[in-house]
Amino acid sequence: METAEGTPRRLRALPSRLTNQAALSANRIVDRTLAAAGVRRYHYALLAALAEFGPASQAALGRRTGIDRSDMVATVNELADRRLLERAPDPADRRRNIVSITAAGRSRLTDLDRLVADAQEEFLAPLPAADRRRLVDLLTRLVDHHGDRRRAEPEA
Amino acid sequence: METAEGTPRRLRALPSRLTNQAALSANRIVDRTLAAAGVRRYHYALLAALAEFGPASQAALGRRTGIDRSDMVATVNELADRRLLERAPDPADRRRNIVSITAAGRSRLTDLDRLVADAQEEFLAPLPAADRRRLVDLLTRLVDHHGDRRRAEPEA
DNA sequence: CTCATCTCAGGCTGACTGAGATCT
DNA sequence: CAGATCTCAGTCGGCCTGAGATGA
Repeated sequence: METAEGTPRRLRALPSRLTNQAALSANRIVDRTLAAAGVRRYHYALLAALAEFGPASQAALGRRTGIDRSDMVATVNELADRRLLERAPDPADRRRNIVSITAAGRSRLTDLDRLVADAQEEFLAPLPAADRRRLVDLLTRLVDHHGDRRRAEPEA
Repeated sequence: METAEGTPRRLRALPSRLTNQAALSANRIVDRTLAAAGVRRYHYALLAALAEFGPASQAALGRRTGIDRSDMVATVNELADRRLLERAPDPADRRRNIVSITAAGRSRLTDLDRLVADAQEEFLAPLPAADRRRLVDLLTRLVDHHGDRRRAEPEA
């Protein structure tokens, strides 16, 4: 039987692959943790944006959370069904829905904060505090550089 | 118009989210780069494993690359169609296919190595060499700790 | 019998695109 | 008119499961 197989040298230290593998682990942990509360990452992100910035249009929420306009519709629907947020037409701009968090939503968000913190702890378990800071710093620089933007550079 | 929107505080420095965002950027860059050569990440990983370890069964290749047994079938099919690898029954164990890279596959892999290196450079652009090493080190520790395994811990 | 291997036939989520209706 | 907003419909790749056939 072939049990102890190694990863190819070309792949082993490839930064893009390492980042992706780490993200897979992180997402697995966070998803499992949030699933225990019956929510997904998008739900947490959306509630967080609403709690911190107040009522907003779906387009604005998409910009703040990185959730696509198309997925935003479904995410808002799901949370509205559970009464964790409310959607109402904007009287000042009738194209828009104004989305607001409810009291139940705020309360749920507080619970989720704890779960998310636990998940971070599990994800970062092997790293002491100083290394965690370094990691956050390095990743922040990468993410800032590439921008949340999904569009490519129009340079030609 | 609402152009300059910030990310919620709760999300901004969340390690799991930063890792995921960085992975998104990395994958976008690598995918776009490889797409120019008509291949996907799985193709590169599979060719790399074949070139470095020699002919192997599909199950062994899956263990080395992390490609699922189910996706492996399709990936091998695609590369076999392009004559970048060959699949032959193992005379010693008739359950197995022995997959081998072809000369064309090796040649293509060399081209892809260059593209992948360019993509890493683009991904890591904002980081000087010392920081790149640190990042690889930190991510490696995380990935090693959580294991490539997809199964959860049976501890209870 | 158990176990490994290969294959097919799916599911599911996240990221994303196109297009249309509505409105500024 | 251009441009923003919301919605629906659908694509795609990656990750994953179940189950069957074959064979060690």
